[in-house]
Amino acid sequence: MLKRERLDLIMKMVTEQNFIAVSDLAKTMNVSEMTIRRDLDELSKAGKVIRLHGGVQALSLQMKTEQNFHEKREIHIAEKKEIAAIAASLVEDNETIYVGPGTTLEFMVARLDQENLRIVTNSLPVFETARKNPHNYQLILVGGSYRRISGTFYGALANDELDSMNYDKAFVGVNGISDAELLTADIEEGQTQSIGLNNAQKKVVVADMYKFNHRDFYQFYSLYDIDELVTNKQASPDVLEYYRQYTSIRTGIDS
Amino acid sequence: MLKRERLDLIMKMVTEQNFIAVSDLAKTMNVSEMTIRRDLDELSKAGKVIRLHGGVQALSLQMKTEQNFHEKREIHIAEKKEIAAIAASLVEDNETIYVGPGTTLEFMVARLDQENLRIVTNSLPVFETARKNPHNYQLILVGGSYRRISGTFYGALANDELDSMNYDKAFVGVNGISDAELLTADIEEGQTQSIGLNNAQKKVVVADMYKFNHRDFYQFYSLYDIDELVTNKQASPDVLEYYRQYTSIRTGIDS
DNA sequence: GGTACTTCTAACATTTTTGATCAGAATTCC
DNA sequence: GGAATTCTGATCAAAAATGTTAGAAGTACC
Repeated sequence: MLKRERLDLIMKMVTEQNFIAVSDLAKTMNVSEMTIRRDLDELSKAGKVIRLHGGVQALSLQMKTEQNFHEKREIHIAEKKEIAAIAASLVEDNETIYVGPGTTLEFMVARLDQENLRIVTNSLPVFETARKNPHNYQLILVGGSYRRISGTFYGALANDELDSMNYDKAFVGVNGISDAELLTADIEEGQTQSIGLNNAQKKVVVADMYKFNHRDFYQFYSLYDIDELVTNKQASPDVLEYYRQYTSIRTGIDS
Repeated sequence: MLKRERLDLIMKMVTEQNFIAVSDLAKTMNVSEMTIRRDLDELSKAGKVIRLHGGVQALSLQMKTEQNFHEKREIHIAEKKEIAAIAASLVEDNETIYVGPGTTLEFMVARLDQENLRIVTNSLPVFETARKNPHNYQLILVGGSYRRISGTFYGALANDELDSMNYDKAFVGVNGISDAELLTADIEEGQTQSIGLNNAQKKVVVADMYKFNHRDFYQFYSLYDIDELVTNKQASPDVLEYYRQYTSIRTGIDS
């Protein structure tokens, strides 16, 4: 039985039964539990499954349909889910986090599994996704003027409100990264996000490989001031090597 | 059986049966009672369940208010739509209005047909409805802490934000009207609404006939300070007569 | 109130699960 | 074929989960 077959079978069994124990999987496939654990790590990091003590759980139906919905209109879903899984793992119990707008960050809040989080966001889609997370986290939506295209709140009101709080960690997405510049399409949204970053102890940027060496209109932050850049493991080693001069980069493979 | 699976099953059984004994849970899941107690501690700390001597109880109070909330959406629809239509007609072109939470006000923003409005609200359902209005009005959602039961934003953040703006008109709903008192169920939501009223040139209250002579927990405003009370035409003439001593009342029939 | 009974808490013992590491097996690539 | 890479299984210490007590606290009944 090939590894690929095994992964497929695991996915099939998990989606059918919702919960499965590592021991069951090992028995039905005739491999050691260690192997299953490694498989599950891989599936979990790819954002396809939720790892539990003793076994796995399928993504909730809500999350799945939500993801299918996104899949229809969004690109690079696999990469984004992978990045979302890593970003979600950076959060710790009892933290207050700012989460900016973006599909990747929607996937991230869907996957959060820590205890007692307080989530602050100015993105309506992120807020809606967080609301469906089985953990009933405390949610704070930063209000203000509403931009229909992106579903975000911006402007003086939003900025003041965001600025009145402090965060353990901030997670933001970008449209492009070019040298030390983080770029986005909209001035006001960029400014709002930079406030979220400023008020956070630890500043995290999520960006799939396609964002590197890609420019956009407005430069809203410097990569030098970012603590952690999360991207997917398919990013070219040369690119990663180059950007490591600016900040610490985290991908799927290494720690 | 995985731990998570067990927790899910406990939640399911508790919500179905309202109360379950620790011993029952232990027996049906084939684990020791100590394990169940630890599970219950966890669920209780997460605020999902109420721990009692001998067993657990579902969140009866929340459940009830939530039921009331959903029930509220269902009843007196015709009256609410009638009131909503009148309230919507009070708005004029180019105005900035504050709209509080409530089913009636959802109907109202759906019906708005004026030009160039700016709508401020702290209710997510109202916001969502306004978003679907074919006129692309400027929408400002007042953010803050989120109350899942009612879908509203409240707290210091929301209050500050609301207080920083001025409105041509404010529209709020109530749970009850008794003499000159406007009553609602929740202190914080009441306070937020009173700020919206304070900062409005013209203060409008919408209330169907069933709200008259009905008391509730928190008194958040005085009917003396309200400019216009909108209700449905089936309200008894005696009641209308009585309440006209406090403010101007508008119904479906007369102007 | 007092007694008998049940349930709870806390501490410790036991079992299960995990992640890290390493050596051997399988696979791929030249 | 042989080297390099990837995959797998075994071992083991640490962590997590569970079970087992004994004494404390709560409840019910007289």
